[in-house]
Amino acid sequence: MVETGSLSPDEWAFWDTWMQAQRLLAKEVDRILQRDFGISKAEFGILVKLHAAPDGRMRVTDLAVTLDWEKSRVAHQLTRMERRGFVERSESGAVGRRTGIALTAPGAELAERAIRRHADTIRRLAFDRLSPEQAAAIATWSEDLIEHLAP
Amino acid sequence: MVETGSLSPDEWAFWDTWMQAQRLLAKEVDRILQRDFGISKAEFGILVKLHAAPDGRMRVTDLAVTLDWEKSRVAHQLTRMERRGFVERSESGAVGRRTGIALTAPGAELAERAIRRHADTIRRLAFDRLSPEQAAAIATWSEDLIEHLAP
DNA sequence: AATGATGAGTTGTCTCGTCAACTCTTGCTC
DNA sequence: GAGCAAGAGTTGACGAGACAACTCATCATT
Repeated sequence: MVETGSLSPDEWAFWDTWMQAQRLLAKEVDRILQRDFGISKAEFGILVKLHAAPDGRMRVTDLAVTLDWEKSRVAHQLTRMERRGFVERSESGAVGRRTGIALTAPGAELAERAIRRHADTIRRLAFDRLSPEQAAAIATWSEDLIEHLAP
Repeated sequence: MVETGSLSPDEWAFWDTWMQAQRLLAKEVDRILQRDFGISKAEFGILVKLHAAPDGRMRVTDLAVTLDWEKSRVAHQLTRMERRGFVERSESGAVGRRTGIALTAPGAELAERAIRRHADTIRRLAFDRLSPEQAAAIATWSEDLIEHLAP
């Protein structure tokens, strides 16, 4: 790899600003979820995926893939959410095979409210401050980067 | 707060893409630091700040503020980095007051190499793929967001 | 039908980050 | 100058995530 070893002050400033914005944004999103619903971003991620599943039911591995998480992280998270009564692990298929994760009624209700609020938050923080041209520019860059870095 | 409760599919797609790009970018940056220098992003953060300090010396509280970390997180991190021989806590001022954190010689050397490589990584992943319009869009949005969210 | 390979899910362990409690210093006020 | 409030730094306990080892089911092969 070539070692240029330097960025201009402007470039550093741009990078720092960008990173700080991301950090603040993530923090704010977390804060809202925590304040309004008492859940973490990780819990929210599970709720969203299960809510979006066609039959409201997913396997641990599928969750891990779509969330880009470790399988064990999903298992641990589900254990905690099961304790809180948001999800249910059911025996689908053979005995002892607890494949098939589903939202409980309170979990589904929570998911809907949290997703609605999340949409508001995104609109307020992102879209309200973004012109269509800016959004297009960012989208292009995002797609380009994903293409080069995606596993 | 108004409850509009919905984003268009396009808006959701934009948001998901953007978030994924950010996630992949952060992951790649971490991976390079870990692979080439065996350090985490957190360790890198400390190295950068100490390296940039005018007299190469900072207090715990200052580090916590500039990094936007908990004070205790800084203390824990410094304990780990002290064990690894990257930083030194010295008694400056009164006895028992270990204010004044500084890089050791190996720590400073590591900081310089890691920062150079980091600059390369950023150039490769971000600037090389970013048109002026895209950069401008991101910069504008970032600044706007920081202004509204900064503590 | 027994064997072995693959894959799903779980569990234990270790590291990291947060929160709250604590110690010690500094500096103010009476 | 004694007392006390504010601030600096540390520590311990707990929750979360990464990684590796494990159990059990499924399925192909013989």
